[in-house]
Amino acid sequence: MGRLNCGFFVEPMPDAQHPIQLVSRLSGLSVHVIRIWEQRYNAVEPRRTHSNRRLYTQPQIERLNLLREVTQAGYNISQVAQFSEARLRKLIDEPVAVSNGSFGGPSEASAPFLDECLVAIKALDGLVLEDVLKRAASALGTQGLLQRLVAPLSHLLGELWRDGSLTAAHEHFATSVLRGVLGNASKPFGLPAHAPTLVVATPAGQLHELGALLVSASAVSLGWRVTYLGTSLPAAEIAGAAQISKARAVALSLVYPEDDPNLAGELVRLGEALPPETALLAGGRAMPAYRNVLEGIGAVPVDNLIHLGTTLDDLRKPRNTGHGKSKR
Amino acid sequence: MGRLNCGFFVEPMPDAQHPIQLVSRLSGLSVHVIRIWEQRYNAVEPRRTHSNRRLYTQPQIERLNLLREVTQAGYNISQVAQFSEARLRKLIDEPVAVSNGSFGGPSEASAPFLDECLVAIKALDGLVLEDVLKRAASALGTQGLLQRLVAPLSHLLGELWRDGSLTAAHEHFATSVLRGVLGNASKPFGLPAHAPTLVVATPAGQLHELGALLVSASAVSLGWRVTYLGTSLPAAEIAGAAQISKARAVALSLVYPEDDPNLAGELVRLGEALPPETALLAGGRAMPAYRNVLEGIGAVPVDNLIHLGTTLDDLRKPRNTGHGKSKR
DNA sequence: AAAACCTTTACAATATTTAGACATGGCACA
DNA sequence: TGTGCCATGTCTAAATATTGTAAAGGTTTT
Repeated sequence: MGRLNCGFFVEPMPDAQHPIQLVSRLSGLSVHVIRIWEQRYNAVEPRRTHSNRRLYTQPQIERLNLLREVTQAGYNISQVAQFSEARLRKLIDEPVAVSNGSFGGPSEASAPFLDECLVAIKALDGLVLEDVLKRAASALGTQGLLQRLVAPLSHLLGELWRDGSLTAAHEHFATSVLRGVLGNASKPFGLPAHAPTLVVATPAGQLHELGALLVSASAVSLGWRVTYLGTSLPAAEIAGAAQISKARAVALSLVYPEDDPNLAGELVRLGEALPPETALLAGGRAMPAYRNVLEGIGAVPVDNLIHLGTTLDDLRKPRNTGHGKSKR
Repeated sequence: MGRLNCGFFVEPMPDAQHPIQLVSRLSGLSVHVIRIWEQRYNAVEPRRTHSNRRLYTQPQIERLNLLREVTQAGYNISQVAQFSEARLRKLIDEPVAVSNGSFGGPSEASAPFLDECLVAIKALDGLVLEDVLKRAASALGTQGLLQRLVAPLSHLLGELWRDGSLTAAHEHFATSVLRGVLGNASKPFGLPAHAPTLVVATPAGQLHELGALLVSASAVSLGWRVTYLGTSLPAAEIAGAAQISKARAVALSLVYPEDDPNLAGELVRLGEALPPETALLAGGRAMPAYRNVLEGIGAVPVDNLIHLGTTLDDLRKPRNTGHGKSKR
């Protein structure tokens, strides 16, 4: 980087300062919102140029990102605008410092449930694993269980599997137990009579099931009927199932591998085979790798479980009952 | 503020406060219900903002979760609304007095159930399928359900799939629903403390899961701990899992294909890798095709579910003494 | 000159609260 | 069997709060 001639400040890498429009793209917030959050709540106060233009630093952009996630998760911007970064992060992936049992000391451990699960999985102990999950379910609620325990656990298992700490047997075992627990945890009484149907599957070549299970459980607890098809199904099969079950939407989970040349073709075929009134959602760790394809076929990329929830809520309204919020 | 000697922790940050809509998502209760429970029964009384909006703390959310579970379990909200958290937890953990008519009549007709199942599977209707299976379970009892409905159904599905009447999607769908029902149906009681462990899996290349599910459910209802590993696992993985879980036996389900040249090798490797005191059982439609190999490695061919039951009973008694019996 | 930016003000959409009406199902009692 | 009552959840309506978006009018940058 030859700025030798200039010679002024030797600041190693003077944080680049970004104008507001770039920040808008990077944070996913509109310019309006960034300014109004500053004006109303002093959420982020950037440096200014001599001519009074805003210049944001990288940490400030990250803060805006955090704020976007937190508000998307349902918190009020007015409440959280002044929180520290650490506190914001805590709200998102809350380490679940549950007051379980609530005796003794203020159990502070970062993620007790997660650790217990890992231990049980390593020992292939189904009874213990089930017990932990049930306790967690009653402490966290269905959505909490999914978002704060199962989703992180799923990521963790993926990593441990990739680096060899866990074998495929562990992964299969955990999948199987989770399948059982999630199948129950989220099944309340009767669905509303006209609940829309969601088909959940994994396209051909995608063998990991946990993501699909998460989607399925989440959708059920949001009041959808779910037709669960499991892993590695060809596009034609998925489309056929969607038609038979008159699904309002199809959700795919893409986890591994991230560079399957056949998958793009499968996705395109699926996009063509689905009736136009059926929405197509796709999420999972590998989803970003296929974002172009997904946009090309009019599919909705889903970034996380919270996003999934809002997307499903949106899909539920346009049709049928004017008031679409009936939970339970 | 020396907090060193005092020891009472200075709360570093006040508990984050959650607005009602977020609480609704986390608890699975509608906002209406949350409010009305407060108004009528003072179930949970949250703090308010200056503008009178409700703000819930994490413990309050957990309390709502408990209340939801308890009411879903059949208690009246008016009765339990004021209970302490500990008392609510007690209600949940208590057995629900299962009115299990497990003495299923001797010979209920199971053919109608079979037809109903097929119709539901063709329509991909999970609710109906579950309903049929539950009715069948209470009419036939657990073992009857397995031997007289699920096993024939499994065969039938295989045939219909081979001749093209059903697609892979149907098969996956049926597997998934059956998995859920079988997972529940067969584990009402706590296991005896020293129940032996059975590892259930399908060797690499064998993708059909229903047989393994049958074995698993059957074993559980016979009082075994089951470590269920699912489909298509390499021999080394299965052996490793058997060792970790100290299994007394390993059960394999072989269904399709019947002429996999690699499978014989897999079986041999598995036979070698298993510790000698661990028995190896194999059954399923394709089992006869590999009978030679199985005998060569000292595995026990299992012809049907009844045979499986007697075999397991035999294995459970000889408490791992001497090795006169080791079939390998 | 066009585009991007700034501030202030206004407006629209969504959420939340309260109070009360309404629907349903169970149950006692005639 | 029907009738009334209670418990419970759902829904509406009107007032207020919150929050995103837009318009207007000016300045700076390209």
